[in-house]
Amino acid sequence: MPLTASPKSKKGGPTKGKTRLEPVRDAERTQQMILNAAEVEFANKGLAGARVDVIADQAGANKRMLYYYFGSKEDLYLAVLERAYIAMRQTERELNLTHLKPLEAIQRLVEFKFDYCQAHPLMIPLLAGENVLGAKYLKRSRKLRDMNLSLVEVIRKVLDAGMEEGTIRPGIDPLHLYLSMSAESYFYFSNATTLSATFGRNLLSEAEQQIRRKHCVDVILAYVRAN
Amino acid sequence: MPLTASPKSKKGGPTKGKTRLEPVRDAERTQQMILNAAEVEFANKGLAGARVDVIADQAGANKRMLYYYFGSKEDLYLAVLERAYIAMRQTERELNLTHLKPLEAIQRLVEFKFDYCQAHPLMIPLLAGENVLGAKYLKRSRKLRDMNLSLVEVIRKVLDAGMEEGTIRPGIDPLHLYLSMSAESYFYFSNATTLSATFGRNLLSEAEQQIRRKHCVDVILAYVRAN
Amino acid sequence: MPLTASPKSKKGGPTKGKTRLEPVRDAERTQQMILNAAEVEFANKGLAGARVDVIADQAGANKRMLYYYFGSKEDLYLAVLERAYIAMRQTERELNLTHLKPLEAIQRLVEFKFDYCQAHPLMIPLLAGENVLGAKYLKRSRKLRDMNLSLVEVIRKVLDAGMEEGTIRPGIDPLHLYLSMSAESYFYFSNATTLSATFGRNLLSEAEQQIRRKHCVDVILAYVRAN
Amino acid sequence: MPLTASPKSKKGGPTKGKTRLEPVRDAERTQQMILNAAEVEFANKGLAGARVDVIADQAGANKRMLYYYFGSKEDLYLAVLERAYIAMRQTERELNLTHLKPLEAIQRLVEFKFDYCQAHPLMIPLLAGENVLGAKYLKRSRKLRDMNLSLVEVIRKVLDAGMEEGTIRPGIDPLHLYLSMSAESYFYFSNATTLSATFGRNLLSEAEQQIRRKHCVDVILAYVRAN
DNA sequence: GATGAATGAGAGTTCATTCAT
DNA sequence: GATGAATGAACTCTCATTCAT
Repeated sequence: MPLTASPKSKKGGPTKGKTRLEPVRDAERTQQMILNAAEVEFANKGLAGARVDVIADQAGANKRMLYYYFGSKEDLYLAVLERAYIAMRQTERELNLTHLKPLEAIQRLVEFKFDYCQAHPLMIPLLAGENVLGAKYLKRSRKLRDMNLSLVEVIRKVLDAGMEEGTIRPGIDPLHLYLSMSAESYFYFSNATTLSATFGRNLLSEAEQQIRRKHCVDVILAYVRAN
Repeated sequence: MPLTASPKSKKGGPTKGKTRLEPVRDAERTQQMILNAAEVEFANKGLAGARVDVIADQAGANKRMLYYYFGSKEDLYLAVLERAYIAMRQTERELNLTHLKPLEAIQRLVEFKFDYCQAHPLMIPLLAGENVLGAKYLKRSRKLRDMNLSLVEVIRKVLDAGMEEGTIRPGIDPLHLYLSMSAESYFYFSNATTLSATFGRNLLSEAEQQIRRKHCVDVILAYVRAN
Repeated sequence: MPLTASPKSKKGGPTKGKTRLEPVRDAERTQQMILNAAEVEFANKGLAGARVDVIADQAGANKRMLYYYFGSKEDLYLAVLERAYIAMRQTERELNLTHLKPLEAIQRLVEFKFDYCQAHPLMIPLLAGENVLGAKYLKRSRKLRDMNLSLVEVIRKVLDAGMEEGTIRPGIDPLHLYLSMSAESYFYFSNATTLSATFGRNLLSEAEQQIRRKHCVDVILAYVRAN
Repeated sequence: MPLTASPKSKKGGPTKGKTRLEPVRDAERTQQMILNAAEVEFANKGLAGARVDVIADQAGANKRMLYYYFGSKEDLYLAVLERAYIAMRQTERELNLTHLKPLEAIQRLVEFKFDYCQAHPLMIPLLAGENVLGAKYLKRSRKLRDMNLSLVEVIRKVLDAGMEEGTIRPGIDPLHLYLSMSAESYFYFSNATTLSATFGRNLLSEAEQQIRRKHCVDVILAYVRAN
């Protein structure tokens, strides 16, 4: 049976005299709902394991809409990937590191990496899945190809400033430093389940997360600090 | 890793000069062939994306044999996972770190982690896939539950010895050190494809790998070293 | 039993003169078609021997639809079983025995049993198959568990009335009488093929059926009649 | 692994001085074991539902042996069917009815039918399955085609004798009487599971069986008795 | 914009049967 | 006579996708 109207659409808009608060058909909102549901599904099951039906259901949408807006499962997957990357880059761009003291900037960046992983738990399985597939879809993306990663340049400037003032030792490759900063947080979150199983101990408890966050900072600072 | 021929084919008799792949009728060898093929397929496609037919073909075996020996696709996946873990643990156990000087032991361990990732390129996507699934299969494994990870204990002893002789600073958590040592190598290999795409630069070239290996050692040593 | 067209197709509109079998897009009707085809297939081959493809083909439907509507082969089998049982119970309920004279009521019931077997030739192999499986699926059915068999109660009343008026002898167990009434017809139809083979004679000819029908009545009446 | 010795091989023959009591390889015995296992499996699952592996396992034999001795699953099924029929006919032939008084002979026969069903619980599902298949295999059997059913002739003689002495009423068709005698017992056993489920009551309890046995006799005697 | 019905290709799995020893 | 390994065909079931409304 066709459901006659969705009871809770988000945007109130112009309140028509109807009992229903808003119009049922909202293209933008439907697309967001689908993307959200798809992100969860792809993150948890991977591209191949994800089910189009599940996504549609979870989105409270019809399967047909999914194809209408995104073309195919793979295209939807790519859209999810792009959205996640764009959001991350955007957040990175908003980081204002250059006005901090060099060591503080480094610490800030490490903490940012950690906090972002923590705040966006779907990002990691999403990336992991894409890596298993050899970045096949990422490479295909126009949007992402043009989105340069400026963070390494920022790091280079920070390192230079630190060397200038003598707080940061010379000879550090900013790219590999960036990788290490990412690695310390990412690996912890990405492999938490197998590691927890291996050690028979929940590594994702609140307390453990605090410990890990500090540890990440310590490792990186020990590496960059002069002396 | 895929062995080209079973070292203990039952009929030793007259060694035929045949290349391979006539129907073998050697249970042990057939199972190994299937495991090898499955490892490649699962690593590259994930559990859901892997195709049973492909595995059978690549193994030079009949699809039926796969079920004959392993029961189901999922069971085969678990068998692959178990074999990989067991092999890794076994290699770790053969590391003889305690007779080295503490800092050398740490360095040795970091290098070992890196080299193992490098030498077993299927291990990483395999683990990544299992992590995406929340270690679902790993948890289910009897074999792996009982296989304790003693490496952390070894690290603890090394750290203690280093503190004793004054070369290693106090206050280091051996577990988190282990995670960092793993992270520095693992992340590099696990995310190489997306990172390469992002930076528009092949991070897995021979030269880059040498650089990264040294970097990993530097980061960890900087963290543990006294002063 | 297989209805050639659904009586309540949704689009009543302009009655097209089409014969049948263009893709119908009528959920109710498709389900009925599948049930009808499945009934034939299950009755003739048993649950294990039945082929899902055959059912779909015969239903003029896609194999996928079968799973879409019924979930699995076993669930479809159960649905067929339930429908057959419900139809039978419904027909029984419409029998109006209590207003007949007791002996006539008995006769009427025996004839009904016979006629029902005759009119629903798929019912018997269906039941036979389910009995071979130990009523496994019947027991599992919610719908059937709650459907009480009131016929035995009706028989009890009829017997009481007959005893009252002296036409029926006392001491008759209504349940076992019901079983005997069923047995006389059911066995004849259920075992007709092996018996025909054994006796080298077609027991299902028109003439034989008339003879048997009368015989069933005679046996039961002889048993219940007073004197 | 080859079983080293069967503890109870039928043909003990000349006891050889060996420690093993008898030879391991016993064609006759293996065949019987296979037939026994097959009977159980076919009776419980039907021809299509039966599994060749299960039969071989239960027989303590190798699957290959099954094909060696019986050719195919279908041939094995037929062999089982033939053995069961032959045994039944043989037992019937050993019934010595003609020296009994007519009514006693009838009673004896009804009881025999009941007791045979009770004593050979596999017979009924076996027959039921074959009936579902339209006696396909039975018809194909050479052995059974030539095995005439003489029981009806015996019944005719008994009826004649009874009419002669006035204890049995005239006009009874011996074939249909035979069918009724069979029906009363067979239906009870064949449909016990669905009936028990329907009535929510175990119809196969020891007590119920006794009641039913007497009931069967009563029904048939009421039908044949003069007056 | 939205929906339920429908589909074809192909996935995992099972099975009776045969081969090599 | 007996066995474990191997096979191909076929089966049930799934999935992304499209059609008709």
